[in-house]
Amino acid sequence: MRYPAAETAEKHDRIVQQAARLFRERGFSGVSVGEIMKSTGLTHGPFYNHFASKDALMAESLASISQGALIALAETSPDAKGREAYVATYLSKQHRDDPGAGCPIAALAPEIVREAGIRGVFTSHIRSTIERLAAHFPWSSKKNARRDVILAVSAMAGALMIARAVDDEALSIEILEETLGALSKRA
Amino acid sequence: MRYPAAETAEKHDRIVQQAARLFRERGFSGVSVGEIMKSTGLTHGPFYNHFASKDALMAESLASISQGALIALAETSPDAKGREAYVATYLSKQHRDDPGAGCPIAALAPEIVREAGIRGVFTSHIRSTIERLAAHFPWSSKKNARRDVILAVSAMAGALMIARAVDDEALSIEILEETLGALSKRA
DNA sequence: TGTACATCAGTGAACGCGCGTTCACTGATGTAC
DNA sequence: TGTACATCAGTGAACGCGCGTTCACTGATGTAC
Repeated sequence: MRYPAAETAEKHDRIVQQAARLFRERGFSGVSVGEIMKSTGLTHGPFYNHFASKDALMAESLASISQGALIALAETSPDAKGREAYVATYLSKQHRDDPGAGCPIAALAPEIVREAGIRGVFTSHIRSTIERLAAHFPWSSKKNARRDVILAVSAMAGALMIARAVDDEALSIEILEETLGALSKRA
Repeated sequence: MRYPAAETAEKHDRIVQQAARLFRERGFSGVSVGEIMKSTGLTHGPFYNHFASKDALMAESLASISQGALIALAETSPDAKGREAYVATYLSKQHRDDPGAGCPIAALAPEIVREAGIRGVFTSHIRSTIERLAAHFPWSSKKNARRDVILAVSAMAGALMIARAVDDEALSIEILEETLGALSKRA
């Protein structure tokens, strides 16, 4: 049956949000269309009333994640203290233990290599993240800002990914804390 | 029919090597047992004469990759020049374009988070890599060696992963080169 | 050293399962008049 | 403003497909005597 237009738009959005969480938790190929629909309280059938394919949903949910991350960045204090807090939050135990609400780079990058349809969205996310980080926070010098940012982004994403995969709590915490320490001392 | 024992052992090894390459190229879940067997010239049936399950092969191939990486490290010159070359090789275009022969961290870590059976093998790899890098090369100071190494490993794995996922050749190269530059200037 | 037989890696069909996607159908909503 | 009807998000069964794994069977190898 037909539903009110507002309700339909809200459902579309709910599918995107659920997908954004599930994809980051278990990877694109680790989550089925049926499971995403179930998590929004619907059956799998109407999925194709909202999206052309699973690939299209992947692209849309990644774009939504990127937008959220850039807004969060814009809301932090644009000084050395804000930068410090930004990195510390990224390398926190909470972020490590909640990938579904966290950074898409650490959670999805290796899978994105093989998904031609969403590499463009990911590339925009990386480009925007580097540009805005370089402009938003103070770095060692204007000339070196981009290099400083690229090192920080690489190290943060790498450390978070390794800290999640490792089986030993002490080693996992050490990787997060030492990366934070090294990036702080450096800047 | 029965085959010579030497041939059997050699086939077992070939399956592990092919799996190690394919898993890094396309992820654990992106490669089927049948495909691995086909790449060694066999049908999929005898797979279970060699391995208890796909999980068991994943663990064995990851262990084999780890061993190879540690041997390669041991063979580099144990001085500042050797360290420079080690990082430059890791962050090279060749490494970026040949994941099948490259670092398992950048290629597989996010998937390993969800594969309970191989997190132990991965953890050993990380622990050994950190320890041996700290002992093998000179770092800013004995006290800071572990921190320096953890930053370097995190940044290298992160940069390689991002450089592979990104759709834009200039940006990809910039990420590799600036990470290399930042890590070199720092040490 | 020769012979008889147990071993076991191979073949290839088959299994149950979950996947992405399609489809005929339903019925309240929104719109043309 | 009221009425008739086209729209379209929903349902749930069904599709073809590839997956990991199992199995009955084959026949040269390796071994016990």
